[in-house]
Order: sequence, then C-alpha cells, then structure tokens
Amino acid sequence: MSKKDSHFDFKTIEQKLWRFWQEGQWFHAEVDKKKEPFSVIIPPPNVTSKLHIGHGLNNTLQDILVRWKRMQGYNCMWLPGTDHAGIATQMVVEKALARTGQTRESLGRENFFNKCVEWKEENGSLILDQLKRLGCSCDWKREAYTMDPQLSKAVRYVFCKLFEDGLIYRGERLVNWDPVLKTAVSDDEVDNQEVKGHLWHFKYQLEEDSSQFLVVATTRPETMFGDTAVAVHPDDERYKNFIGKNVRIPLTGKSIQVIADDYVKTDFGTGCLKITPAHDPNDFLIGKKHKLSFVTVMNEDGTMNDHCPNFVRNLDRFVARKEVIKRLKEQDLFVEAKPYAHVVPFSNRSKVPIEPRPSKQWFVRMDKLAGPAMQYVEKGELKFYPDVYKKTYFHWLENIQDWCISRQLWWGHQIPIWYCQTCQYVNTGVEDPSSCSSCGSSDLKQDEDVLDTWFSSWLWPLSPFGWPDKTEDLSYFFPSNVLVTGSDIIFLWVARMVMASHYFEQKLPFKDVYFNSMICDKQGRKLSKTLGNGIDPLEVVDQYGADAARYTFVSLSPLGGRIKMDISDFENGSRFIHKIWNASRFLLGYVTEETKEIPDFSSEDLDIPSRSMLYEYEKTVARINRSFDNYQINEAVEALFHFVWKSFCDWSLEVSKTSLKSGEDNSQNPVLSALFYVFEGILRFSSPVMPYLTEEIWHKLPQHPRWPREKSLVISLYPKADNSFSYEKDHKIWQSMQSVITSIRSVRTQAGVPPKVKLPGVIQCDDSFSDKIKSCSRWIKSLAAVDDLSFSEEVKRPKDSLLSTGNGYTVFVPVGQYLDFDKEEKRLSSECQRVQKIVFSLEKKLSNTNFIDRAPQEIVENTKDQLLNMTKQLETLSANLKAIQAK
RNA sequence: AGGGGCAUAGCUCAGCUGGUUAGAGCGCUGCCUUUACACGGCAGAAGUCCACGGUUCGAAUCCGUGUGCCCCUACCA
Repeated sequence: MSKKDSHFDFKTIEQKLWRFWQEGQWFHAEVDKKKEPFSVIIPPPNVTSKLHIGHGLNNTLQDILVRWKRMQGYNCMWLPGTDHAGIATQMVVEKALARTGQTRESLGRENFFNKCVEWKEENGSLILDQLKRLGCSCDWKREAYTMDPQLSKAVRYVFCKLFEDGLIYRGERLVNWDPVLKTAVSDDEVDNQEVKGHLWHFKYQLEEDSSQFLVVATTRPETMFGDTAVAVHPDDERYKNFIGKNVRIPLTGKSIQVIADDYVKTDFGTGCLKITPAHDPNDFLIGKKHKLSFVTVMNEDGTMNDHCPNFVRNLDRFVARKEVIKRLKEQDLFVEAKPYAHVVPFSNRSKVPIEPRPSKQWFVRMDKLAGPAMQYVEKGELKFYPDVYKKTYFHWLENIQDWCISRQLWWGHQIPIWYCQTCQYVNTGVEDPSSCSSCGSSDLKQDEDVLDTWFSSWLWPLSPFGWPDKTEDLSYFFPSNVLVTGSDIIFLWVARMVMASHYFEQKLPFKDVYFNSMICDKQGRKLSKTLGNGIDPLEVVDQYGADAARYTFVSLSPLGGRIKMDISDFENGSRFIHKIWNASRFLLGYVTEETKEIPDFSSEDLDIPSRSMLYEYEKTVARINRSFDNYQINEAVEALFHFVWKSFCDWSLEVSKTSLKSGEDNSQNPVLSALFYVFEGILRFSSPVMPYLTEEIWHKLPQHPRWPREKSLVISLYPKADNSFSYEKDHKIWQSMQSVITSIRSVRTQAGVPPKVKLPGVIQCDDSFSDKIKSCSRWIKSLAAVDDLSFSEEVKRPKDSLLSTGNGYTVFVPVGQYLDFDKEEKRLSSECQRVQKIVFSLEKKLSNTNFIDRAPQEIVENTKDQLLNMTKQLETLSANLKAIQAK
C-alpha cells in the first residue's frame, strides 16, 4: 500500500464502469409481468439546452430514486428524452442562418422546417450525453423526442379529440406584435424594461355638456383613437354622475360611453381610465367583459391606420404621440404631463416596444379539465413533496384561464386544421385530409400556426409508450411512479399532465411529485448567464468526479426551497469519496489478494464495539430507507454520511486496530468479518448516490456469506433493516465507554499532554459501571492513551490529577508534570457554573407543583434522574475545586 | 396587488406530532505527520432560537401582531 493509492482515480474508473454498465444492460427494462415496474419519465430538457446545474440536481435526484428501487428488485425504467422547444430551437436555427446571410423567410417554410430537423439531428442529443457523464441510469434505448412520429401522432390525436369534444375553440386575443419584424412573438421573447415616460392628463368632454369633462391619465395618448369607453370605479363619488353618459374622444369627437368597473383604481392617476381594447391587455379584458368594440388603430408596421384622423395617419406611433399632444395643447384639452417610470415590453429580437394586437388564436377550454385535476390532490391520490405546493396548485386551478395553444412560429407541430377555401369549412384530422369533408373540395389550406410546445409536453407521460395505441409498454409502465421537477412549472406542465392523463386515460400520470430545490448562488440569486454566476456541472464532474458532484447536490438538497451553493461546496463531496476510498484500502489491507471469501461471524463471537456497530448500522439502514420513501433525500444522505464517517471510520475502524494484526491475513477474525459485512452494506446503501466509487470498491471485496453476489453492484440487493442485530444493550454500554474515552482525551488535551505519552486513568463509579469498563478496558486504553486503569469508589482526587465528570462516572487523569493549577481552577470553576445552572433549572422545574401534577409521569421521572445525576457531578466538581483552591 | 414561504452558531441549514444540557456541515482556534485517509485525527470556542404579546406546568417548536428578506402569478392606466 502506498500513498499514491490514497486518491480515487475517478476519471478512468468512470469511463470503465460506464462501459461495464452499458454492456450489462442493467438500465434497460422490458415488460416483465412477474416483476413490479418502477417507472420515471424524465422532464424532457429542450433540445437546445446544455446541461446546467439545475438539470444536474434534478437528474441526480431521479437517478438516486431509480437506482435505489432497482436495487430493491423493481423493474426500473427511467425514460430519457428531449423536447423540441418551439421558440428556442427556431431562434437557434435562425441565428445560424443569419451567419450565412439567410433568413427563414428567404428559405421558405418547408426548407426552414427541414433545417430545424437537421439541427436537432446534429445537436439534439448533447444534453442527454451530458447526463450520461453524471452517471444517469436511464433506459437509453428508449430515448424519446416530442417530434418523433409516434409522439406527433399523439399530439394530433389529442387536438382532434378535444376539437370534436368542443374543448378547443378559436378566439380573439392580443398577441405580442413586433412591428419591425411584423410578426407575433411569444412571451418568452419579450423583455420588460423600465422606461421613463410621462403620464399624460387630458380632457374627455361630456357629450351633452362640453363644459363638463373627465380627465384621463395615460402613458399612450396616441391610442386614444381606438378608445371605445372611459372607465371609472363604480364607487368613485367624483364620477358617479358620469356613469352611463357619453364623452367625446378629443380631436375626433367620436362618442364613447363612460362605464363603471372596479378594475379602475380610484387613487391612481385621475381615477378615469381610457379603454383601448385593441391595444392593451387589461383594456382587452375589460372590453370583453363590457362587450365593447375593438378598434385597431395601427398598421402592421406600427404606423397609424385609417381609423385615425388625417393628421396622424401613416405616422409612426411615437411620432403620432407627439402630434396628438401638440394638438391637445392647441385645443386646450391638455391638462398636464407628470413624469412617470413604467414597464414597457420590448421585443428581444428587434428591440422595439411590443404593440399588443388582436388576433385569432386557438384555445383549450380549461374549466372542465381543472376539476378532476384538483380532486386527485384533494383526495390524496396524488401527493406533492413538499406538501405546500398543493396550495399553489389549487390557487391556479381555481382561477384557471383558457389555454392559448397556438404560436406564430414555423417550428413545431403545425395545427391540424385545414380551412376549405371553397366552403370555409374547418377540417381536422389525425391524417392530412385530401379533400373537404363538407363539400369535397380539394382546395384546403392548413392553419399557419404551430402548437405551443407544452401541448406535446402534457402528453409526455403517455406518448413515449406508443399511446394512443394500446401497447404493452403503456399498460405496464404507465402511470409512472414519481415525477421529479421544479416547482416553477407546476402549472405549465405538472397540472396539465394530470389533466391530459385523466381526460384520455382516466388515470393519474404519476403517483408522487417531488419538487426539487432551485439552485442559487451564495447571495441567493438565481444562477444565470447574464449574472455570470453559473456553475457548469460538467466542469464539476471533470474537477471532482461524478460521485462527488452527485453527493454534493443531494446533501444540500432539502425538500423544496433553495440551495445556496458555489463550486467550492463540491469539495465536501470529494472529501467524502476520498474517505470511503481510504476506508476500503484499510480493510483490504487485512486480507490478501487470494482471499476470495470471508467466513461469517456469529453473534457470540462478537465483541461489544462490533455489536454496537451492527446495531447502529441497522438503524442507519432503516433511516435511509425511510427517508428515501419520504423523498427526504438529503436526510438519507446525512444519515449515510454520519454513519460512515463518524461511526464507522472514526470509531469502528479505530477500535478494530486493537484486534486486527497488520500485515497478516485476518480473514478468520470475526471482527474483520463484521467490518466487511457492514462495509459492504455501506457500499450498497451508498451506491445510488455514489455509483462509481461503490462499484469499483465492491469488486475488490472478498465475498461475505451474508450478502448474495450479483454481477454488478447496481443490481445487487439494497440493505433493509430486519432486526438482525438487536444489540441495544451493548450499544448503550459502548456509548458510555465512548463518553469515558472522550472525557479522558479531553482532560489530556487541556493539560497539554502529548498524544504519545501514556498516562494511567482512575475512574470513580459504581460497581456495575466499573464492570462495563473492565470489559472494554483494552479499547479504552488504546483509544485514550491510557496505560493503566484503576477504580475507586470514593470521590478522592489522585495526586496531580485532572478530572472530568460524565453520566455515572468521574475520570481522574494524573497528568503530573503537565498540571497547571491556575488553568485547572479556571476550568473547574466554569464547569461548576455550567452544571450549577442546569441543576438550578431542574430544581426549579421540580419544585413547581403544577409540573409534578400535570406533566406526564415519565417526564417527571426523567427530570428527577437528571437532577440526581447533575447534582452528583456538581458535588464532585465543587469538592475538587475547593481542594485545588486550598492549595 | 394577489398567492406562498423563510427568519436558529460567522456562513448554509437540521430540529417532523410542545419536555434535549438546542444539533450538523463548512469556517474558526489549539495540538498531532500515530502506515486507510493531512481531502486526515483529536480536543475546543462560538447561539437573548428576529421582536413583542398569548396559550401551557413547560414554547426554538402552537396562536396572534409587528419587522425584515425571498419566491411565484399578475402587472396599474
């Protein structure tokens, strides 16, 4: 064994083991009715995306759950795949085209679409390949894609079905219109920027009496030609008399009504709001509500159109604004202009302000779909982890709006609607129709728009299994067991999947939903490109290894919430990997290369520390499984860490040094057998979190009769707690001994005794305690550097000694030359104070008759015991303090 | 504005159905290169559990109120 081997060489091992796993095909699952399935569908990343830290966390969590279940014997299938990501992909391809001076318009729709297909074929698997580097045990043979023929078929089927069922309709809605590109852009392509403008106040005169008027406040005076009402709050005393009357639009004199709506804030502006339904999203809603007419006053390029008076017609909207203000001033209709900063939507492509514009869009009626989706959660059939997200889910579903599913893009599933050019009939079909089903004309024109990407995503739990066909895969793997995703897409995705699965299959798409945390930087800011605070997970894997990355992700991942992290946090993972690796080197040093098998241990051969270890091991196994069951993954990992490092390495391995003989074959020693048994258990329960490290070590271990042997650790039995080691009594004894050891060490350290110097120890305690100590003396001597242990019944301080009190004992260490009376006096007096405080509070508690009467008997007894114990300690401490002060 | 959440050691957080001498990791201090590991070991220091009220024999834990942060949704003419 050399120092060189103390580093786990993850780079070569990761490559080697990944190949090994692929060759073994252990991540692939076929329908097997004899085995219980456990299926997970990946939240499909965009084809355009590169693996970011959020993906890293999300997929590590899924992989851990899948690997854990796989080792429990489930037939696990984790379905990987990607999303065609309408806008993102279209933008990437357009950008690439721009470099060669082309545009999508110059290519034409069909060629552009093919360019997108090409781009996906070349680049679309990047992110999935990156997941492999993290060690994700997806069923890679089943990779799916939302634009695959079968999945596209599902999309069409769903559209047609919902259309036939009357749940899809066409309606008017405002889109984000880019007047430069003359196209609608999606919400994602809009940047909201704050602009310093003005709030313009001007008069709308009453039709019946021009001496009376309302003053409206607006940031966009040029849209006034599209006004179809002025709104005030119904309770606003100032304007009550105006409600129902008509006012005139300035400069044109067109008459519009004054309406009442509680949307209007009385304390903002003047309390009078001009309503321009065709140019403002809120006005649009008010317009719909009050059945106002919609007047579009601009052309597609943002110039004023024929609905406007001559003096602004064909002027650009911002030039028109100046002209309007000028004329208002001239006609004495202008009141004032207050400086006002407000948020304006800008197109992130052309960088000009968006002009809302009414247009025909397709919608899904959501009210009927929402009810059942809520019921599943209400009844507890669908569980959210953490539970709080129920509130968010309900809040959205209770206030659900219809879903606009059409997008003005070229990349995506084109809407399967064909308008008959002859009779105007609206045709639909899973297959492209060749003729109008109403008049038989072949002059059909397909709707230009494509479907929202989420319209294929909401079918993701179904479509990769061949749905709507009734396939074997579908009936076996659907519904999946758990969805792991971010809480930001609870509406966009989670709720909609529930709706689709219920509507089409009357089933839930998954049983549990686990919302993973959001990763932020140390200041709590979202990681983003613009802030430059991103962490590249692949860089982390390169630097620290996949296991360290995985361990760190989940150790920091509470249920929900946020994780504040930076790259240095991965050092923790790296250190833990290193620790386990070295523990394996230690253990393997006690057997020879030829040791293929290690004999079993029997209960009566086990010493107290071994029994305590087995007991704690089993408790840990129980805790890990319980935590995984509840998706408390960081708790499972914490339990694992604590047992491995603090119990196993710091105590069990240290203790074993007194029983094992270095440089020899110890395979017949039951202590070693128990250690190997537990260590293999550690590898097994750590395998889902750190698959590479554990697999690598596992192959080196001699076989233990208590563990069945498989070809790979990834398909080996996961430990379960079955009360094989009910050594609670021994464990309690050993805990007391650990406490004695710590007390001695503490005393020695405070006296400054060098670790190599052995000193005797005198322990004052009762007989039963001294029996325990005698049975453990060899370990106490070794771990606390004690050369001789003796016992005394009385509280008498051996010469030149320091003491420490504990539960049921006092240890004296004669430190001789190292004794420093001043230091010791200080230490004892502060100890006295500490214990005194506890004694006081316990006495106070017990002198309260209410406490004695009302608190449970057990608590009272406990408190009494505590008091007794602490009083004893206090006596010892103060007696010794006095003695030292007398000197 | 509406909805949700958080406030515990210098930092990140545990503390689940009230009873612990309030914990962990990182960081910090001291000692130690003892052949698994210095990416280590041992021993330490460090907390008016945000504030104020209430319920209770007993509150970090339950209930009000206030303060301060954060997230989501919608954005105000």
